[in-house]
Amino acid sequence: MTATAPRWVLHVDMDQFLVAVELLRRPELVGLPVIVGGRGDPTERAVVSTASYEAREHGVRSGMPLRVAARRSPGAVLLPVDRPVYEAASARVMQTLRDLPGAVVEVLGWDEAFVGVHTDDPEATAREVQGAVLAATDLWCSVGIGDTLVRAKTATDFGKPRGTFRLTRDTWLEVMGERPTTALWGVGPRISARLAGLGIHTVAELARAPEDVLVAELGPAGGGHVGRLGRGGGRAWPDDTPWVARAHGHETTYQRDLDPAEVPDALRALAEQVVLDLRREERAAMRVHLKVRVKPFFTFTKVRKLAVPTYDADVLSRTAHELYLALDDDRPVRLLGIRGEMEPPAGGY
DNA sequence: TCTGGGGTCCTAGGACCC
DNA sequence: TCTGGGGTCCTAGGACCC
Repeated sequence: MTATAPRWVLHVDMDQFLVAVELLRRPELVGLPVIVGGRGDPTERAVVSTASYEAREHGVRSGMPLRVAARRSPGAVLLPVDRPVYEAASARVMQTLRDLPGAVVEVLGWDEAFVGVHTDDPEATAREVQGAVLAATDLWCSVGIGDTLVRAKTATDFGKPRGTFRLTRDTWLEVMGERPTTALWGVGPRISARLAGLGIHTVAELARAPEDVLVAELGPAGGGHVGRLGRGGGRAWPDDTPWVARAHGHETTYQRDLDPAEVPDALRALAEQVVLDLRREERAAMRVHLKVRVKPFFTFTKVRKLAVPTYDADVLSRTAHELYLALDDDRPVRLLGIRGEMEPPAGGY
C-alpha cells in the first residue's frame, strides 16, 4: 500500500463471530449446529445472539427466541453468552487491523470495522487483511470493498463467508437497484413503509427520488440521509477518532414478570450498575439524563426521561421510581431499564 | 411462559426568551 | 382584544443497528 494509490474502504466483518470464538475452545463442535444466546437455556426468556451456519440451515436466525431456535434445530448445541471472551477476541481483531500499515480503522461493533486503505489492488489488500486476522486470531472474516462506507458495508454480505466483494458507484445500481429499500443499511420496516407510501419500493426508485419529496416525508436530516443511502453515497473515508460513549444503560427482562411492589428494588440495582459505568468512563462535568423504560407487555414500551444533575445512585433510583410511578400503570413488568444519557460537550461531539 | 441488551441518531411539539 | 417570528432548551418517543 502506498500513499499515492487510490483510496478504498474495506468493511471487515467476522464470520459467525460468537460461534467462531466458542469453537476455538470447543473444536469438537466444529461442523455441528451451534447456537449462542442468553444463558444457553431454551426454557428461559432469551434470544439467539449468533447461530452457526449449520444451525442457520435449520432456519435459526439471530434475534429469534431461544425456545423457537431449539425447536427448529433440535440437535443444536446451545451455549451461554460469554461477553468477556468475545470482548477479548474483538480487541485482538481490532488491534490487528490497526497494525496494518497505513490503515485508518473505524470500529462499528464487536465484530466489524471499516478500514481505509490506499491500494491499487483492493482485492489483494482484502486478502491480506483476512490473512492477518486469521494469523492473529484463528478467526475468519469477510471483506466488503467500496468507494464509500455504505457500499463497502453492503458489499460484505455478497462475500460471505470467507470471501470478498466489491461495490462502487459504477456497479451499485446494477447489483442493488432492483432490491427492496429494506436491503439498505439503516432502512427498516417503518421507513420502508413510508417510502412505499411515496411510491418508492426499490433502491433504484429511491436513488431517483427528488430530495424535497424525501425531506417532506422524513425530515431535514432523515430525507437527505435516506436519499444518499439509495445511491450508496455518504462518507467515503473512515473516522478513527477515539470513541466517546453518549450513553450507558442497563435493562433486564425478568424471567418472571415483576409485581409493581418489586420495582423499586429492581430500579435500585439498575441505577447502581449505570452509576458504576458512568464513573468509570465519563467526565464528571457531564449531566445525566435519566431514561426509564418499562415494558408491561412484549409489544408495548413506555419511556420517561429527565435531566438529573447527579451520579448518586440513591437519587437516581429514587427519581427513576418517581418516573415509574408517573407512568400510572400497575400492570406486571416484563422489562425494566434505566439509562444515563450524557450531556454533549459544548460544540458537540 | 412468544420477543435480549447494548447502543446511536433524529424529530415533534411545548416552554421560554428576545 | 388580538397576535410575530426566530432561536434554544427540554421531554417523549420513534427508528434502527449489532
